[in-house]
Amino acid sequence: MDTDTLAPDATQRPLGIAYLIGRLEHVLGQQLRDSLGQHGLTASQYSMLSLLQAHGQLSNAQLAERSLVSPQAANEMVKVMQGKGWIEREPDPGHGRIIRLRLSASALPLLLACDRAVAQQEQRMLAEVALDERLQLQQLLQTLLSGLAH
Amino acid sequence: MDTDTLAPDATQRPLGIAYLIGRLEHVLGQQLRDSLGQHGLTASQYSMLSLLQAHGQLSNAQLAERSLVSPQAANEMVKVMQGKGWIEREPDPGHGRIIRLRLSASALPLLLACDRAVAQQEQRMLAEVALDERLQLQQLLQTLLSGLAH
DNA sequence: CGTATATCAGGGCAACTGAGATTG
DNA sequence: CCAATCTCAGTTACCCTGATATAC
Repeated sequence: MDTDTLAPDATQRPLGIAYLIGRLEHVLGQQLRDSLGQHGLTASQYSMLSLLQAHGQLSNAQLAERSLVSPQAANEMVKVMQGKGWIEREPDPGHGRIIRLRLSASALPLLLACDRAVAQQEQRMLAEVALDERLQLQQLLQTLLSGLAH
Repeated sequence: MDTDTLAPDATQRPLGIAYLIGRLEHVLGQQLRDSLGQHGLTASQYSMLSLLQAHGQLSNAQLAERSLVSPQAANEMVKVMQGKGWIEREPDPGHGRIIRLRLSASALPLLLACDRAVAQQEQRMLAEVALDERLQLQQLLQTLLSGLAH
């Protein structure tokens, strides 16, 4: 009632969907950090390794763009993960400045184990959601994402 | 096809909903930081001020719990916002240790302006989503959130 | 004494911008 | 000269744990 009298125009106040997304990411991220932490990697590291697995080989600039972070931030993380032996770097044969990044052999089983852990978390989160609703949810989230790109 | 042959058991690999939530929060958060930054506050500050507005009066411990952060982190942010004149503190008359926090008069118009900015962002994100789907989405997100609490 | 609250001190992770070197 | 890439350096935002003092 208070909010109605103060803001008769509903578009003046957030609906709460942005808030829900933030809160959801916060709680999910916390639990994900716990799960992934048991395997020794952070959420950002898992995300980057997944990208490298999906694309096979990427330059640091490409990796940064797909990760939505600056090249410097990506470079920093890559350095750490190279030190852990998860990422291998070799100069691009066709370009003297580009360095190709790829998963190391030892990173693959680790990544698969993390996939299982994340999948479990996801299933737990979706336990009360029917299969057709999951598809609908996925579609809605993608719609929101593309809506933000405009 | 590749993922199917590599992982016949679908529960071994994430569906991508957790990923979508993370990516969505990332992009949304970035744009929100831009919008809110023009008014001089960070996303966390906006979140805290909104909580204070909604509840009228909170102790630092209560604020921390509702914000899902440690009391120390909350305290730190409150100090900054008090310095900016957005938050007022007065000792609880019924308890010598508790300090009551509330919005200052100057914070209210600022908060309302930010509400408008966030609402606009939200509307833009939801532009392609029908009204009944928005309600469904809201319900689904809340279901996910409660699923994570188990 | 035990619990809750506030707060000081120290630190970590992940991102940023700016600046510079090298390649094409 | 210009654009892209990689990388060094410094900074910021945000959060944590541990320790301490005080109030009930």
